[in-house]
Amino acid sequence: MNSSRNKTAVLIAGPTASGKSAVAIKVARELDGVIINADAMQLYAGLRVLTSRPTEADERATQHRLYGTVPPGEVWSAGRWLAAARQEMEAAWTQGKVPVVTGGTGLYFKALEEGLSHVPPVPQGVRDHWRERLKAEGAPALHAELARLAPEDAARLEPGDSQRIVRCLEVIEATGKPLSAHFLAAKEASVLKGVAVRRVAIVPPRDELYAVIDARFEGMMAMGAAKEVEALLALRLPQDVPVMKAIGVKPLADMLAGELAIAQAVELAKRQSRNYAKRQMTWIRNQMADWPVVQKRTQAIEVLLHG
RNA sequence: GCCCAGGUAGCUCAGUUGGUAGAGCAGCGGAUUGAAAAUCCGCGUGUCGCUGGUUCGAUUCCGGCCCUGGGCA
Repeated sequence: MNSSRNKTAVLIAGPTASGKSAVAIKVARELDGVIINADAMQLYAGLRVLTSRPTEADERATQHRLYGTVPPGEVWSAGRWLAAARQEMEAAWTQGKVPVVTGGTGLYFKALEEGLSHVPPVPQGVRDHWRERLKAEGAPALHAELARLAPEDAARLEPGDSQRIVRCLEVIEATGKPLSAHFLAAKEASVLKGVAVRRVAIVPPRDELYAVIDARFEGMMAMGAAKEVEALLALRLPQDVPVMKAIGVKPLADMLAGELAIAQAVELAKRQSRNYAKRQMTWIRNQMADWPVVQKRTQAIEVLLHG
């Protein structure tokens, strides 16, 4: 019908292993949709098994975007993802299709729904400089420095929150203004402005989810997760690049190096995955408080197609 | 059977020269504006193996018993 006037988007959130991908495929088939990834790790090429990316068969059967499209050595960000996702969504609408944005990265959904404040990019040299100082001096020292340069930024942050402290310092050096000053300016308009949005968060009962996570990791091992890590290590990427922080990389790398028994590595990876799921659920409960929440995939499909 | 070392939080352990105990991890809650699978913050009652005794008071000292390692037979 008049699809150019009635733009629709579907958003599917949920912790890892909650079954988002399966729901996305089902919904995309029903609505003639294009699945767009909103997961910070599934963006990168190289760890299909370990990051639980859709299978090649799934990707062939249904249109998938932004899955494994970024070279593993690159560093993407929420802003970069948002720009790419926006393009993919516009492209889908142009073709009369429905974007089905699916993933576990809460910050990406926030950026999608609320937009980001415009902050000019920080030059690599500036980033490197502050990261070195972080290594040398520790987060509390940089927090103290931030308190001198931008008290309003420092007040919002814990002295140990190294990542955000460094971000604030970078932004000041690169733009001459504190991050909080940039926040005062208007955010760019949300991609979803004027769009009919259907959304759902899938949050299974915790015990069930944890059991699925544990079982899933066993499956990953059977599907060659260790080989994936071996191949990733062979690329000799910098340790602090995002892919290297994917859950399971460190334990399996230690196992391959002979520093960790296989059972310990598996146990560690499962636990980290459970810890991650818990953080995601905290995000959904508090940051996505206005989203419809369901426990099961079937309910999610129901909400999205008929709710 | 004897000797030694242990039995303290879900796990690994610390500690109390006698005044009923605390770390790490797990777990739970929370924060989250361009590395977010990241980065942080908060939350510690548990018959201190069981049982007698000494003591105003025992998880702590003494006896017995049970269990787990290791050694000797």
